[in-house]
Amino acid sequence: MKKFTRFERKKTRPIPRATLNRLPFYLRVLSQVDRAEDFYVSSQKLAELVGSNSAQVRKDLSYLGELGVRGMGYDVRHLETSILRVLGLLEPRKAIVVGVGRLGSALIGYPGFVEKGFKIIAAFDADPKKVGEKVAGLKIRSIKELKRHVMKNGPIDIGIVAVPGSSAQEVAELLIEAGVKSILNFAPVSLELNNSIPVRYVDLAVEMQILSYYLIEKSKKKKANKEKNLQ
Amino acid sequence: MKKFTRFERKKTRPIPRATLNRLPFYLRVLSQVDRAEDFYVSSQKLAELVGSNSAQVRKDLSYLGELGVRGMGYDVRHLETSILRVLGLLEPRKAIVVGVGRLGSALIGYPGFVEKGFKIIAAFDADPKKVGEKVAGLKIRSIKELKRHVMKNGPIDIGIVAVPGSSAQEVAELLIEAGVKSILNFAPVSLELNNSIPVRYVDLAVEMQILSYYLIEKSKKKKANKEKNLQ
DNA sequence: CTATGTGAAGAACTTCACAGCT
DNA sequence: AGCTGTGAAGTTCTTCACATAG
Repeated sequence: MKKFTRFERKKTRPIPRATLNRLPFYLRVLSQVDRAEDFYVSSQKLAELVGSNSAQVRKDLSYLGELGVRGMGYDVRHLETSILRVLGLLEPRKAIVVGVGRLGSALIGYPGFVEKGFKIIAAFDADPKKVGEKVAGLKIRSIKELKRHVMKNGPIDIGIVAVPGSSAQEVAELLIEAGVKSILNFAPVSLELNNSIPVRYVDLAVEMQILSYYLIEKSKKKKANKEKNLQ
Repeated sequence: MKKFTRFERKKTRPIPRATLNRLPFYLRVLSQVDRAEDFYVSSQKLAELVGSNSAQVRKDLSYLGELGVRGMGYDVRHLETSILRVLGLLEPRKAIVVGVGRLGSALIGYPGFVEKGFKIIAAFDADPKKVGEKVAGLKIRSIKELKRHVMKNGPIDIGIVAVPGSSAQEVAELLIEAGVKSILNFAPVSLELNNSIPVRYVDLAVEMQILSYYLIEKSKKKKANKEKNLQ
């Protein structure tokens, strides 16, 4: 058993983008493994769970430092903490949601956010009918209050845009003006924002479109096989 | 000079994964451009809209065939149709949603799906209290009916899993058993399914976790700059 | 003997830069 | 002249394979 931490990083290699994109998935399977009685998990086992291969896992984790123990594997809790640390999630991150339609409501009540260390501390909507109501225990505020509320209630790490595409751009600009530190955009439009703060997109339809491609490929292959067999 | 056999034709080049992942974004900006009076759009303009560069755009689009016109650019409508064709979205795709919680409801009512050629034709839930109710005009059915309903109502292209993590695995197995052709999993767990059909994941928290990393990086840089200035 | 960490090889992807078409 | 299409160069990512540590 590992008693204490040595040098966690020999040299501060930057984390490659590809690795960064996979860290959340390691985190996910770790929480599935964590509950078991095992203290250690091998790169092989992790690879199976995320659908990858052990070399990839070891290479990825090596960017976080020398976390593994040869002959044994990775200490589950320690690995989890290390990933949370590089992702900046040891302390909960504060977020707000703008747009309390169906999607916004789902995001406000989404249990996965809390589990993963995010706290949605306020919700805003432009519709006066919604203002004052509660969603999942959170009061909906007027978007006119947004700037004042954000400035008063301390720095907001993530502003979640869940409004229709037509108003996403102005909402994003408002968030930046209010000093929100990054934006997660669920509206299906590209924002033009001069890279002043990090912005990422989630488009619920994108993965469906990609699935559709694989369905096409599959049916093509089937057809090709049929023709081959007929020859 | 390249010697190539007739079987190495340009048209038959497989589409690289990286390109495939970007096609939905081109589609997105095209629908933003489409409404304008322009018939042609340059790779340069597309690059600006998706946040890329013109060489990348041209390379990507070249996998779909020689769509551009030198000196002019790409015919917007034609390009749109070509991308839809390779993605298999010229005909609408049929999907069902399993799990009509907040997230499931949001997905059923999500306007982006219809816009992009997806049709959600049925919704299922295990909760008897929900069965029979309507969400966004769609009747909620019992999950016990799922298999029969799917088999009767023709092939389903995509089964959307929007249940809690604890029941995602069994729902996914049920979908496969019913003959659904691919799965989109919103539950934050890895599914173990032997790759019998295409499966993709959307985890609403993943992008937030990645944003969190960039916030850390940013604050590190700021700190480093400060120290540098103090020296 | 088991499983990590990592150079090195290999594959995939991006960018360059220019020929070629309109 | 303007803008695409694409080999070639450059970069990043993945996989291999083995020395190394427990």
